[in-house]
Amino acid sequence: MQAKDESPFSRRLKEARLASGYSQKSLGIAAGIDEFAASARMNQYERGVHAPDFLTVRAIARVLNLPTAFFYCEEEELAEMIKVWQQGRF
Amino acid sequence: MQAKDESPFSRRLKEARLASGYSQKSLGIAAGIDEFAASARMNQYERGVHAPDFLTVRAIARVLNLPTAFFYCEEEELAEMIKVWQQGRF
DNA sequence: TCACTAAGAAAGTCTTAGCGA
DNA sequence: TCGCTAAGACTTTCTTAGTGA
Repeated sequence: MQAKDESPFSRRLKEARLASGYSQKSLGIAAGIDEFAASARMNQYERGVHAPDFLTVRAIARVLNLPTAFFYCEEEELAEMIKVWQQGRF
Repeated sequence: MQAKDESPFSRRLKEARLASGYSQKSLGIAAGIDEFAASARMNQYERGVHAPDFLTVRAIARVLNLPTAFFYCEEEELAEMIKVWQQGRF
């Protein structure tokens, strides 16, 4: 199956993962995905081959300390604003 | 099938739809869904029975003049900020 | 170890055809 | 017309088992 990439999710995931230093597999495991499936699933997400359900997005978002909304943000300016908003919380 | 409602999507959709004055069916049609399927699908989305793919979310978001990120926002404060940000655009 | 992929198994959504208010 | 639903058809994701760098 080839990438559809209709959504900002894959691009936002890659951006946030690279900033965090996680590998695809280790991020998946940290988000609670089975260790034998983590590499394939995270790669499929990051390449836009498949889209995860919301519970998975939430788990990834929590590991990366970002709001779930960030991953569905089409506008760069808004994405930046969401990141800044998150950094001002605790 | 019963509601899972793991995501903020259904709640955000209902909030935005009611504010707009659309019925479930008419919003679906305005977003490009087939007229015979629009009522069932929009109701399933709004009740959290099923989750739409991103292209459908984007189409709904455009009809309601909201960023796609709004529909995946868990935090009330951030949701409000996103609405305000959208209103300040054109 | 890393990113990545094919393909069958599994789980999801969509359409149709209705319901009662 | 409105919100809503069951269930089979259909389409998607997930798991497994690998590849090459």
